[in-house]
Amino acid sequence: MLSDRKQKVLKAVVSEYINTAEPVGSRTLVRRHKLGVSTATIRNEMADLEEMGFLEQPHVSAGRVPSDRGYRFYVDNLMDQDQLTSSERRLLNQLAEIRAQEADTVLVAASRLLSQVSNYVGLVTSPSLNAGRLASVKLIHLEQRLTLALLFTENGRMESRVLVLPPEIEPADLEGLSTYFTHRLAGRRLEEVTSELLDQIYAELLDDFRQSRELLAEIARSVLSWLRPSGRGKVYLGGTHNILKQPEFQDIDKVRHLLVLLEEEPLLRQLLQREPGIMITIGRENELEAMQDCTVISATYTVQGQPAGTVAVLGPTRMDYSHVISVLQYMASCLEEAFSTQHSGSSS
Amino acid sequence: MLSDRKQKVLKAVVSEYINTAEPVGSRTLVRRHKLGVSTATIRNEMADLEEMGFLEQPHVSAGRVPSDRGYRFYVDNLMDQDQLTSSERRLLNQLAEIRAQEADTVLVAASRLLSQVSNYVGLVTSPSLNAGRLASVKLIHLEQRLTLALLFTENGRMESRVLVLPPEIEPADLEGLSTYFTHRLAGRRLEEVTSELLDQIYAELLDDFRQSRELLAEIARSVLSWLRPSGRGKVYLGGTHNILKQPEFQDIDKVRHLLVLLEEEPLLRQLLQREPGIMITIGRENELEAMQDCTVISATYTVQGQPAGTVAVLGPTRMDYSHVISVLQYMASCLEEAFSTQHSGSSS
DNA sequence: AATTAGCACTCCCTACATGAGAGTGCTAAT
DNA sequence: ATTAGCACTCTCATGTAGGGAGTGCTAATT
Repeated sequence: MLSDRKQKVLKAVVSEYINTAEPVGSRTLVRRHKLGVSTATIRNEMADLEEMGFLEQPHVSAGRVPSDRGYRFYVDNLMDQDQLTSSERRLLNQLAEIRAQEADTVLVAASRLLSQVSNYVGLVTSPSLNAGRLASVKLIHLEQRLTLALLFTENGRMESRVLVLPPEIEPADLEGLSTYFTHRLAGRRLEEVTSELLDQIYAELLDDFRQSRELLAEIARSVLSWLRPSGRGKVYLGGTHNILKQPEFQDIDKVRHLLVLLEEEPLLRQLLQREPGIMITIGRENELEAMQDCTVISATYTVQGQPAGTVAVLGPTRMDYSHVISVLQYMASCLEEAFSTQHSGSSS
Repeated sequence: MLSDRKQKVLKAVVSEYINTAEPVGSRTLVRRHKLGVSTATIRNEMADLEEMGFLEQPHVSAGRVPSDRGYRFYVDNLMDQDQLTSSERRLLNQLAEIRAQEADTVLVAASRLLSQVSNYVGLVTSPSLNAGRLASVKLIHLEQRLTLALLFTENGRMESRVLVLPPEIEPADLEGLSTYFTHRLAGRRLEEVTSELLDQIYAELLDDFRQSRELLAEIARSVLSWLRPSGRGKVYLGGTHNILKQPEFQDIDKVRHLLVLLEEEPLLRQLLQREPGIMITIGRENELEAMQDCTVISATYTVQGQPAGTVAVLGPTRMDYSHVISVLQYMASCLEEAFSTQHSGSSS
């Protein structure tokens, strides 16, 4: 579809533009990349590439800039692999040295390191409960109507919450309820716990425990409202300031729109809700208005074989794609290590 | 110290500058504020005020701008009280409608509302464990060496953590340890729990429980490392984007320095660690380099009579002082209400 | 038929000059 | 003590000119 030479030219334009952030013209192209032809030929090729939609021209007497489509072709077909420098490796390895008890601390550090080494915005989602399989549920009576509910996953994460239960529930029943919930839920992933399943469980409970239907419905509501939102992992955002070093973010208004967006955690979560592997979203491939000249590259990481969370970088479409991909892959492995050597996650 | 008229002039300059963000000259001053004298007189007064350090001149043929000292005199002596408009009240009241289970959600919303209504950056610290008095400690055996430790305060907050205890500790002893810790710590504020006190407790434990010294030291370390950092409340930051609307934040470099700072949670915490009441830090009164043309106004809020946390606003020194103060006071009362009607705080 | 040299042309960016506008300080008059 | 008047300063917006980079097209070359 694209002649060999056109591909070469496109690749040259993209990497040149990624480095310089300046529209690249035929002269600089032949000078810096050894394409044994003259500038006139390059001009013709570039005109063709523009007509095909791979390049764009800011104005008539400027050089060319890759379009979203150009970047897309580049990442799909032309990009080389990037090697991290040893100093970058060293920087990212700082993550291992944190040895923090709190998963929080590790994730904050991860997002910052991502940003620092890329000079874009770093994003990390916590190992979500959704991903891990449930190990057990524990209900512990505290005082009066307050009950502490604990949720453990197989990969050692824990979630806790104080529930307010109706006064009729007897502390003595909690043990039974705990083992019952555990029995019915263990081995499932949290996202599989639908309201239907919970309904079903309550129906069964009705037989085993001689409680009124209303009472059980009450418990249902408590537990359900608890499980749902807590399943969502938090999104950690780091190094927002670094992106201001990029020439495409010298415009205050643009920065403001971006910051508005970055404060919307649900949006970010949606941005990172991804299937396993590397995923690249370039410019207008993204639905969000304010991000149409940004690229997001995300990678998933696993903990003990289970998909756990996402690491990602957000920057201008003129992003150092291959470098960022390497960084993300390395960071993913760092996180896997950090979370598997950790005694047991979570808290607070 | 300052003649009546000078005070009038200073006040007029400050409020004019707060509104317009433009250096204010003698002409506009006599026009918009009825100071029954001529521009020449005002010019003389302003020259005096400049010499005394209350005003500054960006360049020789511009109007005057208040200096840090000028603002300080203004807030200490000249400022009027501000009334919130009903629409602002309505906006801030949205906080009550959230009715969230999670304290997190409320605090995020609070920081955003603060920002939205002020167009500066909103800051909120969570009710810190440090502030409340301890009610009880509970240790619950989970499995193998894992023990769940719970900390309750009198105002209903809870903090949880999984501790890894040495294998020699017997699950049966946990109950005893729990009541012992509770007995010794209840009624104290977390910040009073010094290492000396803990040492003392361990010494006593040595008698009651027939355990080796090393074992207890191990527990000591676990509990201590847990209590310390978790006592610090989180800092919630909201509406960073709003400050970009201010004319003093049109410079990307300045914004970057500010963002760097806002990502340093320890710094923010230090910024907000305050005694009760309203506190105003103007420009160079602040030690941090990057904040020397910013002002922070903070107010504390209480929960059930106990000092709990801080609400604050960070903006340019040209801040609408009286308005922000009203907003903070109102927000503080909103938070107090939100946390006292809440069944019981915390989780996750 | 593909490539290249040459050239006229376009557009941006910077530097520079100019003039209006706002504000000041000073002096002399009130 | 206050004020009117005035010369002076500095900023900012506007307009203009010239250099630079890059293009597209045409004609010559391989």
